[in-house]
Formats: sequence, C-alpha cells, structure tokens
Amino acid sequence: MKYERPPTSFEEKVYAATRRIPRGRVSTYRLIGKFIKCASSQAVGQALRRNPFAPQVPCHRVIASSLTIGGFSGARDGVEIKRKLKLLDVEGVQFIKGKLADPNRVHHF
DNA sequence: TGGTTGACAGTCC
DNA sequence: CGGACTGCCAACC
Repeated sequence: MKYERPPTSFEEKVYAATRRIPRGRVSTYRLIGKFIKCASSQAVGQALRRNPFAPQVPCHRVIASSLTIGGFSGARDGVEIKRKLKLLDVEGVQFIKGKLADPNRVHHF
C-alpha cells in the first residue's frame, strides 16, 4: 500500500485534464502531457497511477498513444485491463485485438 | 543530494 | 508488426 499524500500541483493538472475527457471518448498520456506542458507522458502515467479520486477521474479513458491499452503493470492478471475495456465498451468505445477500433474516438484537448 | 522507478513515446532495426 | 533503445519528467528512497 502506497503512502497517501496530498496531490501535488502537477498531479492536480493531470487529474483536471483527465476529467475533461468526454464520456464515450478516450485520450492518451501524450495528449494529456501536452495539455499540461509536460514532455514526459510517463510522469503523467505515474500521476494517474495514484488516482486518489476514483471514478471522478476517468483514468480508464486514458490509453497509450499507439491506441493500445498500454502497460498497466498494476494488473498482474490482466483483470484491471479487462475492467477498463468493459467500461469503455459501455461508453461506446470498442477495442479490436487490444487496439482502439475507431481512432476518431480519441479526444483532443 | 543523487540514483532508481514507472498507467509512456518516438525512433531504429 | 514488434522488439530493443533512448529520451522524458515527477515521485520515491
């Protein structure tokens, strides 16, 4: 269990950007990073990894730039990945063979 | 203060 | 298409 800490200003930016993703669409770590002027999408991922606010921050709508689900190393059995695919499917976002079916669904800030 | 880690990304082969 | 390599930035120890 990680130590909980107050969100840093950087993390707040990430969460704010993630919250802007409309329902039924997805975004990438890269776009979020670009939106908050951060060249490291990895840092963005780390911020989302903490995700102190559960569904308030739709982290399941954030995918890799290659339009794949991404690493998600937090999912040892891939359960988390499946959950996100399910959530996205409910929102109308479909994946085929692990890739985003319709690239047009990517939300641009 | 300094080195390692990580929900990533672009390039090269 | 995919694996290896490098760059990137913030959090962690």
